[in-house]
Amino acid sequence: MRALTIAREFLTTRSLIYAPKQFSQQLQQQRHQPKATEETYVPFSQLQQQRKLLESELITILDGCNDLHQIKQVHAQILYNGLNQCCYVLTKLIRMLAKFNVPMETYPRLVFDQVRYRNPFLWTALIRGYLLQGSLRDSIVLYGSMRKEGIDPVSFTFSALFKACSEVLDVSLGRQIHAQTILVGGFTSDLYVGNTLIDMYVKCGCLGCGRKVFDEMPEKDVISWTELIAGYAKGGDMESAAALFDGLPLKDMVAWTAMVTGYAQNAMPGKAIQYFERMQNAGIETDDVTLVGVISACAQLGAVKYANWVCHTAERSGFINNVVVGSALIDMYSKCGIVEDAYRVFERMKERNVYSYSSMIVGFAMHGQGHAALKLFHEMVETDIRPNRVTFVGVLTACSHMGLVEQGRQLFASMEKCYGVAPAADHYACMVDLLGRAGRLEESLELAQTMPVDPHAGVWGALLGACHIHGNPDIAQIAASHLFELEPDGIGNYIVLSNIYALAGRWDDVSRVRKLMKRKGLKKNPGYSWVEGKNGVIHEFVANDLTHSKSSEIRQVLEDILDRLKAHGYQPNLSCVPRDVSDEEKERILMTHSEKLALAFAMLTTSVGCTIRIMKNVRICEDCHVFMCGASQIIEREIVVRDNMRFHHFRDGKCSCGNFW
DNA sequence: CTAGGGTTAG
Repeated sequence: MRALTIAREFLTTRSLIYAPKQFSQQLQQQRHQPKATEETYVPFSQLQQQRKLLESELITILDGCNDLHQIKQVHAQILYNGLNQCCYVLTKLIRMLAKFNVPMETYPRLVFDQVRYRNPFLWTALIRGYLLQGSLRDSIVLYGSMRKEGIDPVSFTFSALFKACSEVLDVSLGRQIHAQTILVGGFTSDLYVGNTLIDMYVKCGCLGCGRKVFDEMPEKDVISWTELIAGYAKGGDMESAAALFDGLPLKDMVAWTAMVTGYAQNAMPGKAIQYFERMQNAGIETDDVTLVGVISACAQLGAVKYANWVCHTAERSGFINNVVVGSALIDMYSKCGIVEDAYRVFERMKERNVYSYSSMIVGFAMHGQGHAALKLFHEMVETDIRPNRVTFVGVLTACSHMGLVEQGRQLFASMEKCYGVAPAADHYACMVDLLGRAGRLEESLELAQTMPVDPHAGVWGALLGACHIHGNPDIAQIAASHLFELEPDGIGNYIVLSNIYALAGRWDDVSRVRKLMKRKGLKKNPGYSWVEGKNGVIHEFVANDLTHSKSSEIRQVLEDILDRLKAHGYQPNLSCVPRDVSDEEKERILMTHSEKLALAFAMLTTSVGCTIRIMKNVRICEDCHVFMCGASQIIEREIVVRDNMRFHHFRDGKCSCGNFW
């Protein structure tokens, strides 16, 4: 008891003596209340705490400012609260002013000059601001005056400068400061400085330099490792990333995630999922960022089983409410062929952004639901979310698939005028595609030849594809000649051109293209079809592949469907075989196309009534398209086929693509 | 103060 009383007395005395001026008024009031009880009395430690709270509150508000006006208001509050000498808050103020591109020489400089005792952080904020605004000389002069005033640079000075360099991607400037660091003495051995330095080199694409800093650092932490791992992953070098990861003594969640997303970004979805499972087995937690990596991997795999698994994981963890996770899920379900589930995710999202809308619009377009895509676009522009270039690629392809030429034209014209999105080559490709598919090949060609942006392979490819649909070998030749220049090794272009010639019966030209391919050493990549069998096992089929264990049953099923289809008036489309062989042989070849084998296999192995999903790596041929339409009616099942990147939903004898593909 | 994230075309 006695000890407690003494302690209380001590505290009371101290607080009266050491109270700062700003609070004298408050303390005066306390002095004139000699009978202050414990409830009305505010000790100094608490005042200090209040001040700290106020400071951090102001910093949070500053952080959330969206424009200069808001910042100015907070500045007024800072002055009102007597914090015009508080380096901590003013540092944040200057950083925000720099972020909103207020010229350093004006407002921020004024704030800085009014502070009497400036700490290195305040200096750094100003120097960094000048750097970000491209005034290298001013920032160096300032650095000099800072040293003259006897302020030693802290490690933060350098890490802030490196961060500024990585933000403006100026690696030569970064190198100069790196040299400075070494001159001043040993700051690169500081963990923070070293890490920011690595990050700068990595972000600027100088992986070698980053590695050198890493190797020379006397002390590294998991952040140093992860920066480099992510750098290798971004550069597409997963082998180096994996080698580094293996040597990492303490692997945390972020490091694991870097590997998962690295594999996902480099088109190795299987590896990504494998790492995710290893990560879970190691007892590492996962968060929203990890999930996004796995979801993107599942989208690439296109396997429904994995898609549902990862969606449940997201639901269980609660991260399903994260916008990025939601948008990734939309994309995944679209790419797995279940656009309904994609829309379900979209509907349930609490927050949406341009990615969510674009992914959903692209998803609808991919599945031939062009009207749904356009409707969603119109809903989107009613919100304050602005469409971007990807959104327009989505709506334009939607128009193209529905044959909505006029609507597409209007949207294209509105891009820049109403939404400030300048049409890029991609958008011209969409327009060339739109006109070409609609049969307006001359207009399409003219657009490709006169467009103000340099046409890329996508533009000529769209035209070539349109020539294939409408059988125009002359315009095809023009498109192909551009493509052969832009993509000399693009095997698909040679094949499409030769198919167009075959369709027109120009067999001499066909063999000319074939010889060209041979001379270039290009080989046709075979068309595959995949079906997810029981327990999520993926079965692969190639045309004319009779090695499958159920081959004879598959043939039996196909013959059965063929007979019933023929009874309904189906005729095999022999022009789909671009070879100069007999009609019987053509008919036989048609029946061994991989998607037909896959269909028969799926009928043998899946239960009646459930949707059959087939994934392909090349475009579905016209005969298979008609065949699938008929088959969906005869077997009374929905058949979903993904060719290259588009989905066909065959139901009751009709396809969702409306024969526009 | 430092590390890992999503949408696009033939």
